[in-house]
Amino acid sequence: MKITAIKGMSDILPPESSVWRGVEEKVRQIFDSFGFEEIRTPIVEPTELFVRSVGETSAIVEKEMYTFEDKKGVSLTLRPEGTAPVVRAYIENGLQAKYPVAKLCYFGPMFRYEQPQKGRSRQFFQIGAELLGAESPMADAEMLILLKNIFSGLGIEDVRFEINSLGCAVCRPKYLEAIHGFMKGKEKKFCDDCQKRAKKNPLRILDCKKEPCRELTEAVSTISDFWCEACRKHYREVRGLLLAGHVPFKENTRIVRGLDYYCRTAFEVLCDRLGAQNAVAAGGRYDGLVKDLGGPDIPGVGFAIGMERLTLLAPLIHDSRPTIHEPMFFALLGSEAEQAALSVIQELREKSLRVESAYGGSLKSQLRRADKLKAKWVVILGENEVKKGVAIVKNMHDGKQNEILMGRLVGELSK
RNA sequence: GUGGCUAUAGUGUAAAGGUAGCACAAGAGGUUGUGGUCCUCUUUGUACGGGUUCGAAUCCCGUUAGCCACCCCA
Repeated sequence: MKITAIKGMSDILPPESSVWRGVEEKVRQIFDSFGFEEIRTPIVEPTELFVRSVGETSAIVEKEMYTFEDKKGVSLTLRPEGTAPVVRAYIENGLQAKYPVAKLCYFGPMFRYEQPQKGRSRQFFQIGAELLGAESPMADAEMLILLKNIFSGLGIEDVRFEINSLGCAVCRPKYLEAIHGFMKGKEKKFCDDCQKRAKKNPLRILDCKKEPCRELTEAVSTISDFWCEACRKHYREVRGLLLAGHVPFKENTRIVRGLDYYCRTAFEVLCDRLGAQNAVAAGGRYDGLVKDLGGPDIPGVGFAIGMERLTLLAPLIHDSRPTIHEPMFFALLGSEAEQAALSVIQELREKSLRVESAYGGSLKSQLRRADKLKAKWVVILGENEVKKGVAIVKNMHDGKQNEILMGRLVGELSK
């Protein structure tokens, strides 16, 4: 009985981990350019945090959370998303007093108990960004521009941006009422799922993929008919800024978010290469959330990118640190040679050079190893060399080799 | 949670109820201590548990996992 990873949670091994690192490095550079700083929050939070923010009737809270009791009987939950913990930390640490506008980003695992498939696992990684304290459409637009920079920075050109406005606490209720009114008397014509949605999350009906439901909802007035003047203006300005910022987008009045806290701007970044799970990033504005969680009345806007999906789209990105290429290799024969080499190896590594060696084996096998590691320089040290106080330095590209005094080795190799 | 497809060395693939094989990868060696090409050798496998059968990788059932779709979402 071997022990295996649990369903929906996978290991990220080399060389794939190199893609992850390359992607993360690139994204961090771009975050830097926008002034976002990293926040690291715990992976476990009180269950109530997600119930109150994501929403009791959301699919996440209803059936997807990893919830358990600790030894004192307190209900804890493995975070299913990143925004609520960041907002909790923002309030708890009084960041509104420290930053007029807080720009925070995070990288880390999220957990949802779902049926795994490609691009969807139970532990999955997200890269997220939250901008707190700005109500201006400029904030919404910058988040989308930031996303655009990330995708183009990674060489991903075949994504499309879709945006919508979900209205606010003033105008959205009126729209929900209109949907209910529209459905009245013809509930039976909708699919089972939509009949459930009518009660829990009416907006989702617009998102149904079944043809009969789509046809029925063609006749529903779109949310744009219900926007209040403030929402209308906000949305118009966001679109104007996106045009100015060269973010190509498509308006899609059927975009709905699965989390209750969103209002006004909602957006998704989609790609056809991902199959059914075609969203690689999504986000929106959440102006009431900070207040709902017990903080001051501060607006926010944010997004999350699915790391697994992102690496699926950018498989050619790799860790680009120069030191990992062309390592030096020390072929050591016998324990005396190992002892003699150690301080030289240490000095070279202190200069951030990559130094490899085998852990035993014949000279032949050690050189084979050096070749596989693509080492350019190999230092050969055996009994004869130790006695003479020299080392053989071999250039693997042209096969030439020279004897170098041990004392001059570091200088020669770090040239 | 629902439905469908799949499961053979590390990877990719053969074996149509009768000896589990091939390629690549990995490791050792090819006369004292010199890599790549080449040659030889070696390691590693029928996901797990039952059943049918003289005999199962192959047929059946269950479990697990992966994939595809629904649901949902990143």
